[in-house]
Amino acid sequence: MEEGATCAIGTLQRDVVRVVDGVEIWFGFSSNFRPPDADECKAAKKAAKKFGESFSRVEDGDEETASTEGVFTELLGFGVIFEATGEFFFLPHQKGSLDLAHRLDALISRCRVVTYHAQEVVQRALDVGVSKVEPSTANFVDCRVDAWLMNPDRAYDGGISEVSGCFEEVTKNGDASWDSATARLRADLALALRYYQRGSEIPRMQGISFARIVEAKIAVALGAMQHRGMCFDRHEANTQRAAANARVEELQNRARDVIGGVEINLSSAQQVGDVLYNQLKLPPPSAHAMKGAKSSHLSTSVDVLQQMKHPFAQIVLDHRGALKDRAMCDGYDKATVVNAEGHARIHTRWNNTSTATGRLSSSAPNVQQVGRGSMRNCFIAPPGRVLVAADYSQIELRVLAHLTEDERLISLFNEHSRTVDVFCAIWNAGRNLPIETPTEPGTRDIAKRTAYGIVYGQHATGLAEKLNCSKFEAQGYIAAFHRAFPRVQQWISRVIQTAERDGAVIIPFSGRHRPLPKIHSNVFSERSEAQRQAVNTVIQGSASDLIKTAMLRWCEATKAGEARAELVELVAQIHDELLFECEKDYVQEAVRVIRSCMEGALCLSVPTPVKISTGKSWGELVEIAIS
DNA sequence: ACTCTGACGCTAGG
DNA sequence: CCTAGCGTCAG
Repeated sequence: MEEGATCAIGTLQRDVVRVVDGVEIWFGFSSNFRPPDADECKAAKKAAKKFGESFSRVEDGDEETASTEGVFTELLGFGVIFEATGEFFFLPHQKGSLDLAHRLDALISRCRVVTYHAQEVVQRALDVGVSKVEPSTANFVDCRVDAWLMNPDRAYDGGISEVSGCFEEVTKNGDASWDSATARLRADLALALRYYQRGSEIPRMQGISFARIVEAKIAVALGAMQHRGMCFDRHEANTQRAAANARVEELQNRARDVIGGVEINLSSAQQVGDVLYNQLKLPPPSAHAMKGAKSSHLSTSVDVLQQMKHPFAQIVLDHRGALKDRAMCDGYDKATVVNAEGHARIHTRWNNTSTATGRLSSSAPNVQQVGRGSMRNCFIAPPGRVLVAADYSQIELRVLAHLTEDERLISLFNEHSRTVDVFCAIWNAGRNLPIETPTEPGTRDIAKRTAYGIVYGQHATGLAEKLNCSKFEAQGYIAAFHRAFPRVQQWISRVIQTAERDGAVIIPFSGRHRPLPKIHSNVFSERSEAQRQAVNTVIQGSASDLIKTAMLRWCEATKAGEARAELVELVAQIHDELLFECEKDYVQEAVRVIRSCMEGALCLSVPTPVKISTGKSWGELVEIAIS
């Protein structure tokens, strides 16, 4: 192929349901570049159930042991269309053959690659043996990213769904033929190429062109993360699952005893509410237990149940926790893949087009919401390595300080944050006390919640709910914050004004924008929602720009040899935290590079320090001293 | 009797 | 405010 040529690349895969005994059931082809999500897994299982006897035989067996081993996708090959000739090629994937890897490597390193899911192309390419794909050298154009940049609120569409929509029909009928599958892939790629050639409306939109480049690079980095996955301790997960299961049963029994022998479904908010409010006649502990006008039932959420201080309420809470733990263990364990070295790994999907603010999200399974408790012990480093976590501290507040240019907030982070607790300092500042004044217990939490409430655009009512105090008190806290940091309020008004003027907000660092048409709504609630979104989007979006920049700096640093890619690898991003897998003896050196990439990511008027901790598992990380 | 769907409730993360 | 995911329940 010509140097600098343009081609569209996509994958073709087969969705398979595997049941025990190694029986596999073919379910359908897909050309949409990704493993199935939870819904698709469900659908696949249903299809499989209808399909074969072998499946139902297993289903009839003991539920505990004879569950399906999950749905997975098998890569069949890659489709390629060259822009110049319009020719379509299918490059089949044969295990053990390096031919495909060489071809892909050549395409990716020499061509401009048009696709509509860069992560998946990169992930599969690496899976198949391409040695590396680097954000700074790979030249990807991702239609999905482009569509998202234009309208981040709409779940990705971009026109491709016209095609994949038809495709769903085919798989549903369960009779997809090879010919129709390749034809579909070809159509997908041709469509992507047409979008590319038309150039969409993107180049004409101010400021977006920079974000396009950044996001395309991020997508490549995410592909590498997906390929790598995270090491998972299945044994630990099984132990925890068993423990959670025992807890569920025990709590069910206790619940029955407490409410006089009646069997109820503890995970039904309806039935729980009935017992609490009608049978036990407990009064709703506070005003907001009355819930929204929509629901006829009273709330049974954590804060309400906690305040009741009734044994049954506590049982319900514990039961919910145990159920959640059990479901989590199941979910993560099912998502596990055992690799060639015999390590169980989880290859999450890193979505770069599913939030309106610019954050990433993670799914199938979601590793960004693993509980802070024991579940994190299941995420481990492989032998000889440790996990290294690098956390920004109070990143959104620092971004707020930078954006608002509030002198006092800035000086708090510049001069005091190393010596005093930031939230205590905020509390003191609101009361005109010296920064170092010792604070009453509980006030730190109030200051923290107030500060984050402001970041979220929360009003007194919402804050009062969170703090479980009166609206009047909440108003006082908010007022104190604004008195101490007057530029914050001014900045908020400015953001809302420009949003009203433009019908959209712009995130200053990347230039990404978010249209907010409802800012002009005649309905008060819609208008104020849009105002809150305007404020929050700029802050949350800026924070996500910061960590994305850090991630790309990390990729650059490893490419430049500042850190050795074979000794330390980025495995996860949790909004303000990067998680690495690192060779034991290499931690000190790696940490230096990590720190410099993250702390120097963007030039703010306040420092953005990172906290580093390491450990054998994600659940037992210990902070390491600054060297 | 069974299956699917969409709305809602709750909780995990930030 | 931004998410993903599990669960119930009515139609």
